[in-house]
Amino acid sequence: MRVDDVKLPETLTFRLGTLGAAVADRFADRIAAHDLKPRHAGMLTALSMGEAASQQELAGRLGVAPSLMVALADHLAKLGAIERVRDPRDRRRQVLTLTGHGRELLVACADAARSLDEEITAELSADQRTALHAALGVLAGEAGLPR
Amino acid sequence: MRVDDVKLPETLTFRLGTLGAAVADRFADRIAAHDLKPRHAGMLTALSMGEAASQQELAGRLGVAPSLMVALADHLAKLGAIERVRDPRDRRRQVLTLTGHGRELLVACADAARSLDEEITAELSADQRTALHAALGVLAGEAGLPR
DNA sequence: TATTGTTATACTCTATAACTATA
DNA sequence: TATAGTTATAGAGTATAACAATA
Repeated sequence: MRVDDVKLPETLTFRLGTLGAAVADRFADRIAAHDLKPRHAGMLTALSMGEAASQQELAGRLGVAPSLMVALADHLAKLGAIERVRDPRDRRRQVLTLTGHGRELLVACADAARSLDEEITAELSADQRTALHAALGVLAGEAGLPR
Repeated sequence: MRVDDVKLPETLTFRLGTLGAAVADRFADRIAAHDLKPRHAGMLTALSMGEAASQQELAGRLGVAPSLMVALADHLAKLGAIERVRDPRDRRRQVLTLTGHGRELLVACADAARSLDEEITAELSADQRTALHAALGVLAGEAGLPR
C-alpha cells in the first residue's frame, strides 16, 4: 500500500469540508458586526421564503432542536428582526414574522456573502465561476437549506 | 427593498458553508466505525505528507491549539496509528510518525471519502464533475490544508 | 393524552492559561 | 529565561430530557 494512492486531500468530500468551514468562519466574521451568526442568517432566509411559520415548523426546516430554535428566536426578537405573536386559534403556537429591520439584516448578510464570493473566486476564470455555481446549485438542491 | 433581490441561498458562500457542513457530517459518520473523526483524518493526512513532525509543528500546520494536538495524538497513539518518540537531541520534543496501521486507517478514510464523492456527484454530468473538481482545487490551494 | 414552546441539564469541541520538564 | 508538551479550566454550541400551558 502506497501513501501516494491515498490522496484524501484531493477528494471533493475533503475539500468541501475544509473549504466550507473556512468560508463559514469568514462569513461569520463579517456578519458579527450585526450581532448575527450564520444560524441566524439561515433562519432569516427561511423566514423570508414562504409564509410565516411557527417555531416548530421552522425548527424542522432548519434541522435544529426546538430548544435551539427558542434561543435563536429570542436573539432575533431582541434585535427587532422578527415579531413573535401567539396564534389566536392555537395559543400554544408562536408565529414568527420578519420585520422591516429583519429584512434589512438579511440584505446585509447577502451583501456580505456576495462580497466574500468575489474574494473567494478571484482566481477563477469566468467559465470556472459559472461552472462552480451551477454544480453547487445541483448539490445544494439534493440536500436541504439548513445551517 | 424586495426580498427577491436578496438570494443569500444562491451565493457560493452560503452553499459552500451548508454543503461543507453536511458533507463533513456524513464523512464523520463513515469513519466513526474506525474510531476516527475528521480532525484525525486531517492529522493522518498531514503526517503522511512530509517527514515526521513534532506535535507543535503539526499543530501549526493544522491550525489547532497545542493542547488539542495532545488530545488528538493521544487518541491516535491509543489506536496504534502513530508512534511517539522523544527526540534524543531535544528531549522536550515528541516526534510523531505514522505506523502501518495508521496508513491503513488513512486508506480507509480515503475510501470513505471517495465513495461519498460518488454519491454526492451522482446527479452531475461528467463535465460538471471535472469542472467542480478543478475549481475546488484552485480554491483549496488558496486556503491551507487543515480541518 | 398529545403537542408547542420553554427551561434545565449535559455533552462535544476547542481555546486559554497554568504547570512540568527540558533546554 | 524560553520552549515543547501537558493538564486544568472555561466558553461556545447544541442536544436530550423534564416541565408548563394549551389543545
